Amino acid sequence: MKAAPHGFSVEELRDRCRKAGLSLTHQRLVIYGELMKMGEHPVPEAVFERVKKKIPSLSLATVYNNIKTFVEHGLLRELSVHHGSLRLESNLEPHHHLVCTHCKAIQDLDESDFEPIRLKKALPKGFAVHRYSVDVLGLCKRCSINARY
Amino acid sequence: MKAAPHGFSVEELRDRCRKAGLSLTHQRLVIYGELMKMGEHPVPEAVFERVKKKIPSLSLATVYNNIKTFVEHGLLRELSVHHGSLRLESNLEPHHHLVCTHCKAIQDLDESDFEPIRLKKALPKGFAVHRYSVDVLGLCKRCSINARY
DNA sequence: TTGACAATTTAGAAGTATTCTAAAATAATA
DNA sequence: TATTATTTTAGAATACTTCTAAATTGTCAA
Repeated sequence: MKAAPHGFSVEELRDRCRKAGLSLTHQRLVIYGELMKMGEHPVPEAVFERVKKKIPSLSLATVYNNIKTFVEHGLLRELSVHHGSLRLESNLEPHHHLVCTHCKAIQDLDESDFEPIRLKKALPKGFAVHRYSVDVLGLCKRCSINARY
Repeated sequence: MKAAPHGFSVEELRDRCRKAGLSLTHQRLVIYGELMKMGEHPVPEAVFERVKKKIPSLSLATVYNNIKTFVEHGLLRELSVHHGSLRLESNLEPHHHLVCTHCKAIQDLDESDFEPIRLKKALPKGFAVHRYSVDVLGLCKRCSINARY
């Protein structure tokens, strides 16, 4: 299973960096380009391996730095809001989650609060579905009052 | 924001352990009990802190061991399938995910493949929704052919 | 184009989160 | 209760990520 790669142009990146007040470095350019080519939810280490072939002097810290920068400026997203540490789920009933992307708090939402999830198209042949899990992402009251994110 | 705790009885745990061929240790009992009481998607460290008050000799490794055991035997779930390392998302278009819980592969699903997500009830007051993210969880073709999980 | 300043890169050290190891303690079973 | 398998424990080891400070590179105005 993999995801499709996404196009990008140097001009677009130059533009985005200018708007965000970021320097356009060679490292930044190549890291971004590889990320778009990979497009399959890679881990930082995998990006590092690929970019290192083009820039042998590359440091792993540079990859982490730039990923952070890209995420902060909306050029990239993190797949999961909660990758830092294992989070446990004691509620085994089918349910979904309300997630504050700022304070990372998670509240359960009953499955019965949702209309059934329906697909228009068939899934890839042979995939056995066990369950659907919906994250409602946004800012909780406290976080949306406080700030400017 | 927090989640509701979930009830449990010692008898139920004893039963579940017996069926799974697990010893019912004092540590296991207290860890499980606290987990059910917490019910708010805690990290292992938080469980450790609470159980340590009741069993001062507790080792952090025991908490990790038992969490793993509970997850393997379906007494507990992990909130995110991908907590180990940061996974990146270069596709900024609204979309969802098809996730194989065994091999951890992730495939993008177009938002347009789904009927709109609808809630029956209002969300907590003040929560500002940014987007919905649906994970379709199950086993991909390869993994469901291979095995017995 | 050049010079000055700010931003970025780098290697390695440091900091977390998690797993491993092997000996000691405990639970299950007959 | 004795035997055996399982579990617990402390500390070492590993994996992932961030920090540090010096060297390098990019930007912008002159």
